[in-house]
Parts: sequence; C-alpha cells; structure tokens
Amino acid sequence: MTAPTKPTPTAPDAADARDGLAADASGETLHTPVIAWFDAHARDLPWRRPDAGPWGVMVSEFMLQQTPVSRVLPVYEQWLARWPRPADLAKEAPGEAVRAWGRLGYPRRALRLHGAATAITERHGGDVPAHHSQLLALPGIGEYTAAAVASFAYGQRHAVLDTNVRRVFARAVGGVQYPPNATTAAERKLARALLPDDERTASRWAAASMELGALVCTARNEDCAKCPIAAQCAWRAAGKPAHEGPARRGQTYAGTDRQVRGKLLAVLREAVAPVPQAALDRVWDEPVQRARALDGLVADGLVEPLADGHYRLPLT
DNA sequence: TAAGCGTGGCG
DNA sequence: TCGCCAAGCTT
Repeated sequence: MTAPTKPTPTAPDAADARDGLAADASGETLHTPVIAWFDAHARDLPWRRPDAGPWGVMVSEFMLQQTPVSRVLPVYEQWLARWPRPADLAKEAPGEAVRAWGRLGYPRRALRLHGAATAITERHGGDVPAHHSQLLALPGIGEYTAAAVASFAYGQRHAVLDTNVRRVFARAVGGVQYPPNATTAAERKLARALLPDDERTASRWAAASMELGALVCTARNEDCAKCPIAAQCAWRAAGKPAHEGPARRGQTYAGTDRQVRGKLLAVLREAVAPVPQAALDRVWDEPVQRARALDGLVADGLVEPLADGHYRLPLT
C-alpha cells in the first residue's frame, strides 16, 4: 500500500505484500475481530438474506455500483418482484429495464443488466454462473462484481476489493487516509495476502471488511471508537495524518453532457408513448449540446429514434 | 491510463 | 453553499 503521491518503485509480489504488513496487522489478527464485529452489527439487507439467491445478489451488485444503499433498496424490491429470474428480465424490452431503473443513475447499468440476463438465459440455462471467469464475461460485470457475486452468492474465496475495502486496507495496513485513485497491483496482492485460507471464512471476511468500511471506517467522519481493529490500525497509530498530494479526481456535473442526458432520459422514462422532438428540446436550451447528448444516448442504445422524428426507450 | 457516465444527500 | 461521496464498468 503506497501513498498516492509516491511512485511504486517495483511491483511487489505477494510475499512482499505480506512482509509489508505491520507486525501487529497480520491477516489472522484482523479476521477474527472484524468478522465478530460483522456478526454483531451487519445491516439486515434484502440481498444478504438466504432467499435472495444468486440473481438477487447479482441485481444488487449492479445497482450498488456507485449508488448508495438507501436509494437502491426500493428499486431492488420492485425489480425482484417483477423479474424474479434472469429469464423473466430477458423476455422484456431493454427499455423496460431502463424505465424500471428509475433515478438510480448511470442507466447504462440497466441496459447491461438486461444484457447479462439475456446471456445467462442463452448461455447458462437461466442460472447465474458460479465461476469468476464466466461472470466476468457478462456485460456490466468487472473484476469487483465478479468476485462479489462468486463470494456472496456462492461462498467462494475471492479478494473482493471495492472502495470500502480499499479504504480500510489503506488505513489499517498502509497508514494513509485514502487509497490511490485507481486500484493498483499492490492493493490486489495485499488483498490476496490477507484472504483467509478457508473458503467460508474468506467469504465472511469479504462481506465483513466491506461493511466495516461502509459503516465505521467511512471516507469522512470515521468512528474509530467503534472500530474492532482500531488498536492495530497503522493510520490511527500515526496520528491519522491527512491525505497529501493532489486532490482526488472530482466529478464535474453541472453543465455537462451527463446532466443533459439525464434530463432527456427522464422525459422518456415518464412517457408511455413515443415522444416528439419538441418535447425533448425543452429540457435544454443550448441546441448543439442537446443534440450531442441525444446522439450519445442513441449510440449507447438507451434511446431509439423513430422514422417520424419521435423517440422512445429501446424496444430491442 | 484516464475520461466519461447520473443522481441525490450530506457536512 | 457546494464540493465530496456512494458495493464500478467500459473504452
């Protein structure tokens, strides 16, 4: 775990990652307290219940990519009630997935989830695949989501490295406030080095370390008094020094194409019939940017242009 | 590798 | 108020 501002001299291997651990922060001394804390304090989330199943876990992971739990909850419940199996979603028009996505944001995720459901129906007999490589081949599933579904839905042993876990490791092991902007090879190797050998313990550790980052070791206003590994935390031991170096990449939004795309798609989500061009023109007054945003939505497959100049969510 | 991609709540 | 942040993926 290297501070964001310092270059990594050489790519360390797993042994180096282990050697880099503080003497009092070996995997064994972290697993037990974090898992015990999780057993006592984990949130009761619907996708963690036994009846959620692999499809429920997968749907939740798509929705939780960059969207907070509180906003996912109601949409998740409606989604699973309407499409309880991948094949149920695959039968629908992709535009219905985009509509049901509502205001979760990043609506391309809805399209990709529909595409993943179609691929599961065609290639995997309707069952969410259990192998990491098969999951990774589905649209919208990357390194994190493949590991998360394999671990949470199937109890497998994978390093599940999301933003919460990365922050916990950066602090507890690396002694810095924040992890690097992009996931590094050193982080992956550290995560593998810290993974419990036992499969069941590994999957519990994955969920527990994520939850710790989400509830206690948060980006702002961390609550070290409630942390089960505060005594072993390198960042706390160092006096919790503030992040050094350039600001982390910010997300601009106001005035961008993304904002225009959002407004255009909101109109189409609410409409039951194809929408005339004039209705879309009202959402943004600058015509060049407006046209560019609409073209982008069409190119992404989120919007379908009709021959008569109307637009709708995609039927195919 | 870095930019692009939504939306809303919070400090 | 407004910048930061939220279980990332794709190109």
